Amino acid sequence: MLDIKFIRENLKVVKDSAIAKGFDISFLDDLVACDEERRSLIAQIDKLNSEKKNNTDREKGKEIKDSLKEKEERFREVLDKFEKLMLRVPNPSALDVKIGTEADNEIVKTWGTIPAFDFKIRDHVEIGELTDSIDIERGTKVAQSGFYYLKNGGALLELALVNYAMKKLVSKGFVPVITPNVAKEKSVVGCGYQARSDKERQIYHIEGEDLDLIGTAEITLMGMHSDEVLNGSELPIKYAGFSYCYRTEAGSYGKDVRGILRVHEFRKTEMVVICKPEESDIWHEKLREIEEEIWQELEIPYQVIKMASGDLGSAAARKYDIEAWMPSQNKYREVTSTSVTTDFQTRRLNIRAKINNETVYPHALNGTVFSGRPIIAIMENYQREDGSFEVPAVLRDFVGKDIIEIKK
RNA sequence: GGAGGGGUGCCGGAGCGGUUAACGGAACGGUUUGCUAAACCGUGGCUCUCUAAUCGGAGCCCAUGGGUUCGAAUCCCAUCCCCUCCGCCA
Repeated sequence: MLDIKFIRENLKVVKDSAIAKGFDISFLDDLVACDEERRSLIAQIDKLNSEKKNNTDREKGKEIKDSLKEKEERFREVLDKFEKLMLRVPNPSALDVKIGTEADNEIVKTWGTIPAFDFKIRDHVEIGELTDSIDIERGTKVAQSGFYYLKNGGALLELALVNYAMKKLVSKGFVPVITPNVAKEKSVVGCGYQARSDKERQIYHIEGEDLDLIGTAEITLMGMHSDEVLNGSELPIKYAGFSYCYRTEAGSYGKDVRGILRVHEFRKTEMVVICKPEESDIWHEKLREIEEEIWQELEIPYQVIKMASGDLGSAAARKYDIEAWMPSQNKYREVTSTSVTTDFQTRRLNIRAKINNETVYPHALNGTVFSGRPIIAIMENYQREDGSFEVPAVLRDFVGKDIIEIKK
């Protein structure tokens, strides 16, 4: 959410930046008109309240009450519309972000050497079957397409990744958090995710409850501090959250149907940072560096993508994705993402901070540490001729094995 | 599931029908000061308005939404949440 004063005074900027993100801006003029009526009604209601306060006459009092009721009813309607429109205004992209579409995304860094195999390589589905690490078929039988079992090496590997990631982040001063896997709509919308009323919603809703299954721990981690006033000395707040994540993947039917790249349920370790406004750009680079450090330690080739404006979504002002090398696809695929949302989410969630006696909206950032996808990259990049795969050196102590052998 | 108690500012906590958020603490700013500490002074949040900005002016906010009243934090109703005890389950 943006400051309405900023929108009012910089309408052209807001419009241009919304266009750059690929948003329809026809509602913005509506918003401005709505804001005008809202303010006019506030002035009228304030005046009536002032009269009410200073009045002791019975008849006059009743009269004031009637017109107050009328104005307040109208005000409620206008406010409701105003708030809905406000939630639709996207966060402008940062100044250093390229204006353009997905095609303008920029590779800002490439790291590692693409492995050369002297045998016919397998994809993670085959390796998962041969090592009895991933059972997609039974996941589908018991749950639905898009759910899967991790077994044996697969299960150990995932737990190892979580432990490794948590250990690293704790050493960097992050607070480890295991969050609920559901959240009320308030936190979901507060983070800029679609409301449940939207048809193409990306998240599952629990019927009969004000609860959604979260698509990322960002929702529960950010929601933790909604409606709070933080003390400036508490900042930056750094969380390493672990949660299950649920995504409907509506609108992506037919994409990545093979394997576990795109699934309805996975586990993710997510960083969230809430910091002073002037420090958010530095933190964004730090989060990217942490993500890179992990892929370097795993010794898996990757590239860093800086997203162009059109690929940012509503909340992000800047976003970097890390794409890891996936041998079976012969290309890099997204495995992490880090965004700075400036004060967009903190406004929506009403997270404030008192800094030098001034109440401000702090800035918020998020970044993936691990999700289910790294398992794919590890299996494929570390595969051996017989279908087994090596465990990356940094994970061996956590897994307790050097090699995940095939099941005979 | 049953019975009771309670939701007031950053925190604790008073007020229980008459315009005003008592009081205490924390934090921050200021004064004083070799330094630190102490002491003293100042500062609730939100919105609208004025302003280049500050200052100023006005209104709102006592869990949420209604109601009663000339007037509601205070009385009534509904809803949500928290706590204690009992029961049930583990």
